[in-house]
Amino acid sequence: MARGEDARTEEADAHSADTHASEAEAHSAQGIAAAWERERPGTPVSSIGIMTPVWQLAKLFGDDRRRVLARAGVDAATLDLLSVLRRSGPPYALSTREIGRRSLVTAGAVSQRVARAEQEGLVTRARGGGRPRTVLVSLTPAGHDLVEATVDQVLHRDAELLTGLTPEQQATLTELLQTLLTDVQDRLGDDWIGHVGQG
Amino acid sequence: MARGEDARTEEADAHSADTHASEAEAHSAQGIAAAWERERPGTPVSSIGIMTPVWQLAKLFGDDRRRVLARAGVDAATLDLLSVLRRSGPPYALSTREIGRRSLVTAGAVSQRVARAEQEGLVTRARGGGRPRTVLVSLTPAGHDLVEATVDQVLHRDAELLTGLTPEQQATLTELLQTLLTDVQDRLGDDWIGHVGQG
DNA sequence: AGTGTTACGTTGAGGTCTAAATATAGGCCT
DNA sequence: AGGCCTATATTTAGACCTCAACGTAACACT
Repeated sequence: MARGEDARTEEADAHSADTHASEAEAHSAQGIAAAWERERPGTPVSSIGIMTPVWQLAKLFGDDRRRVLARAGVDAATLDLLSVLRRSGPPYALSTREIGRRSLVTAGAVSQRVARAEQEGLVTRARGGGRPRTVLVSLTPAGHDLVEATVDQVLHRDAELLTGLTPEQQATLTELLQTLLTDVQDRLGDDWIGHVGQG
Repeated sequence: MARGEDARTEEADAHSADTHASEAEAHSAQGIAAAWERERPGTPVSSIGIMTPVWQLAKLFGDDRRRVLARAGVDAATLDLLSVLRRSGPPYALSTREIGRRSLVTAGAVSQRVARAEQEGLVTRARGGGRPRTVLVSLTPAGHDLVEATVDQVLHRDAELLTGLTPEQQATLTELLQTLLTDVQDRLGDDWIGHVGQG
């Protein structure tokens, strides 16, 4: 069994050395693409250079924002709801459906967000908007105040996270991302929200 | 009450016209920045052109991938786990901690992912790796097969979603995203996973 | 050799989301 | 005028994640 233990150590060293590539590159886009190529020659890796950083940036930004907001006693979902209403301007009221469209979440998620925010006194719900069964969600003074107290902080933090790029790089990146986003929205239907009412 | 009904219709029209901006721009980065500027002059909106598209792209890509994988009977989290193991090369085994580092999720999430995958017979767990209390997670033949059967499909779909950009644009975008990601990782500590063992 | 420290992994509580099923308000057509 | 139809909102079930607390194994130091 003493020899077995030695073997165990060797195994550990082997995976510690990552078998092939360096650990530092194992989670970078380049490292992932190289690993697929090595393990499965011919794997279509062309998208990885874009998809992986986009995913990882969204994750890092989202986690960071959650921690920043935790200190302010809000969660990102609630602030998103309040911000949409605040941005819409007086009288700070939108239908559930419209909120869903602007927040990029399903109608069910909006219902839950509104229910939570309503319970905290940040918004109110009222029947009677336009179409069939519209519900108008309105910002309360408390909700309005909460946005005012946190939005600058959040956006300033976001700007800080982008200072690694020069203004020129930021401008180029903004343009490319906007082009890609518009195309992807078209490609995915754009009326993606349609599946909500359709089931 | 008939007049009340008319008033209701006016209200609906008002919010349908978005009070100020066109509906089409209400959820674009430009529309959001313009709305903040209009509602709260001086709001630091410089980051929105990048943060919003990154977030929205990640959301659209993630939702699309979930639907593609649902047809194959897997979820994205499980496939992520299996892919990390598959890419690591023979003997297709890594410690829980290493998996967490490469997947960008907490150790708790890895534990849960592994438990689910183990229950489906896609991976196995075994004590005895290198350090203190290491657990080696290994790919089973079934897990290996599942990766082989789905990864090309997923990556091909990803590539398809990026065809709206020219190869040159894709190359520029890849470079900028990589630069930004590296910087953000440094800025956020990089040892972000440290909080897992630290509590 | 014994004890404290540190590194890992797992568990549990709480929160959020999607997708599907459910309920209902107006409109349309005959 | 009455019954089908469609657009909305809500509810429910199932998944997943983070954070914090916990249990435990190896190592170092005395």
